[in-house]
Amino acid sequence: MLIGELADIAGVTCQTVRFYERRGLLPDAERGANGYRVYDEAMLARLRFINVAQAAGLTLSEIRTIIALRDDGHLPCAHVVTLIDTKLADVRARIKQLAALQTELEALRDHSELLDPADCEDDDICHILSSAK
Amino acid sequence: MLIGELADIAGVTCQTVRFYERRGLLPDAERGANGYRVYDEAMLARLRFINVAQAAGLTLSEIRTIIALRDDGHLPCAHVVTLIDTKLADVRARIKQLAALQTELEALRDHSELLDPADCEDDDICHILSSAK
DNA sequence: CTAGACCTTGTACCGTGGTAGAAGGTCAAG
DNA sequence: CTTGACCTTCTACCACGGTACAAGGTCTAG
Repeated sequence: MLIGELADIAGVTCQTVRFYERRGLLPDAERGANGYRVYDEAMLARLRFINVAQAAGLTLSEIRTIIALRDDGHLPCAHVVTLIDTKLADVRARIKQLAALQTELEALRDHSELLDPADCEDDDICHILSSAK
Repeated sequence: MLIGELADIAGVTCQTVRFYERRGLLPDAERGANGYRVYDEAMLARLRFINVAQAAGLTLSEIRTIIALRDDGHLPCAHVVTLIDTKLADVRARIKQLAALQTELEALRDHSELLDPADCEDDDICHILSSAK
């Protein structure tokens, strides 16, 4: 299987496949006599794994650490659980931040209805936001 | 007031002030006879405005559009309300995405406790994540 | 033989919000 | 006169996940 076919099946572009190779997410590909990269099913499985792991919010470098363990002959399970727990904590913290921001934005918008644009002064740039100190 | 003093009071670095100037958030500064940037209170107010607007989740380019209106002699209020509403919609959408991700990560973690690392096969890289198709 | 569809490498670019460093000018105190 | 703290410009770099060329090689069908 050449790179174009692999990329098509996996739903990414050729450049992305080469990019993953450079980033160490895929091993240096086998080459045909003409220098073309040649892939097998295992690489397709790996690309799919990358997709799934990305969907779980893992970054490419985190995914790389999982794959590296596997390639070193270790079971990545414990490490994956750690990554998931860390990511979960990140997501929860981020949600909290965003919830606070949401509250503040709602307050700003509600407050803005009480303000008269005529009172908006030059130095403040805009009194709607300036009121949010 | 020179750039260092301005930056100190506003709680940013000199580089950041110059960066804002390049980005059009601050007007090209007045210069003293020696070529040094010289600032007045209005620029301090503007820097504070940028901080507040950033805290409200606005990007620097969004903030620039507000300031540009002001500098063109318009009242930015209506535009600011639009920006706030748009940002609010963004934040809500992002929270929804993250909540879904949180649910999925929790499911993965809970499911992982039922899996035996011994069953983790090579092609899957890791069965914990592979189970999340 | 040539056109078109593949493949190769290398390099540079996108947005986001800065940060770091080099090489030099200015100014006040000792 | 020199030291140190300022200031100037310019350039390049960080993570993030790619994307977009350019210039060239290869392969297959007509």
